[in-house]
Amino acid sequence: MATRGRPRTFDPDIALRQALDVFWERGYEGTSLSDLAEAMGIRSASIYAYFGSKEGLFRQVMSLYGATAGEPPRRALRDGATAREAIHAMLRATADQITHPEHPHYCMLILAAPTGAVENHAVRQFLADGRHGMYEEIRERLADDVPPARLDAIARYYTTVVQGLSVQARDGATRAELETVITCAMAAWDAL
Amino acid sequence: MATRGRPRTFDPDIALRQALDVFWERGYEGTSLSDLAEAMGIRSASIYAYFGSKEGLFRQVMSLYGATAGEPPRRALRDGATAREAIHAMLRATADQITHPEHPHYCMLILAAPTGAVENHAVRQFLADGRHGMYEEIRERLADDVPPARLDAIARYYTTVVQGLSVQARDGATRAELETVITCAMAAWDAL
DNA sequence: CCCTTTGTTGGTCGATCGACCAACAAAGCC
DNA sequence: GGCTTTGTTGGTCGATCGACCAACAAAGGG
Repeated sequence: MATRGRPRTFDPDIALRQALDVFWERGYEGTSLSDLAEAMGIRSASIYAYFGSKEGLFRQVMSLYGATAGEPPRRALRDGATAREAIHAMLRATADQITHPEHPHYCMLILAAPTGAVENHAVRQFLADGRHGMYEEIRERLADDVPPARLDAIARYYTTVVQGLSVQARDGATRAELETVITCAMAAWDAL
Repeated sequence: MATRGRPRTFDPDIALRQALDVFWERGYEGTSLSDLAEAMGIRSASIYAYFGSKEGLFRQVMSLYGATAGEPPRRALRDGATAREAIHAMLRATADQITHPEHPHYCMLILAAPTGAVENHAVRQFLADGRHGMYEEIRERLADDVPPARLDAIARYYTTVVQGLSVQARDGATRAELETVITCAMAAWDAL
């Protein structure tokens, strides 16, 4: 258990945050190991020694991403008093996140690697699994409050809205513009 | 005007369609020149001689894409008797396209290059411009039929839905599942 | 104080990237 | 039938990709 051997000169948590910044800016395939090594302040050999590989590092980055940027929308969905309020708050928390001035304006889970070279299929599948998890969280929150016959449709609909919002933010839409979209999306709730 | 010099051995239209297939499958950065040369049945030097560069080829590919895959939703938007019908038909035509069994299940304009390396910024901007054009076409179709105060919001909302549908299709959603999303999205229309 | 353990440094690996060139081939023009 | 024009072939360019290794450095254990 004791700290044998030469101590690490970098802080893994800090390095992971720095890697997140780079991946967030350029996506998975758009980020090279030299980009990462430079941003993290270490050599690529240290990345391999501690994180395993580019893909291994990315998976840990996405874990950090889910625990930080992903948490507010998840909490909003969980804490909403009614199902309607939960969805509304989740959409607004999402809009807050993807227009945050200190970060790139999109959700990594959705746009960090939707397409790409054949050899990176596993990364795309990993992100697709995360998106499916998003759908399931929404579906579970609504399970007790909407008619079972419409549960899948409504859950998928609001998942679709979240994903569309990410593209909108990527294209420069402001927080206020996303709010108008959310207003339209919530109008559908009242009609269902 | 006359055909001087050695005649071309490949048909540019056919080669462009073959390039479209490859770019569609792997996105912009995920496709290499050797991928393209192999699929088009020519050497990379011929690509440079006729299409200029990888980016030049991609722009011509997107022009073909817009004129083929992009046309049905555009026509549906144009030909709808009422604004509501036009939007509804456009969404359904989009769903038809992005679940077409012979093509990858997503819209290239939206997901072929949302993120990537710094040096390909021009390509991303090119696609972002195309997405903005999509928004403007929707907005123009609605201009005479919805209250001016809500025109921007509703146009942006349905643009958002289209973009979300593309992510859904990419993740394996079926045509029937997309139809349920469209039903929800159209419910918002009646409430506005 | 040496030995083991762990981490970093600097370099290198084969492969591939987008881009392009010189040499050759095939047509029309005069 | 040369000459010009155009397109293709085969090869190569420097750069970079992800991955990894041998040598060295810094700690604790005995």
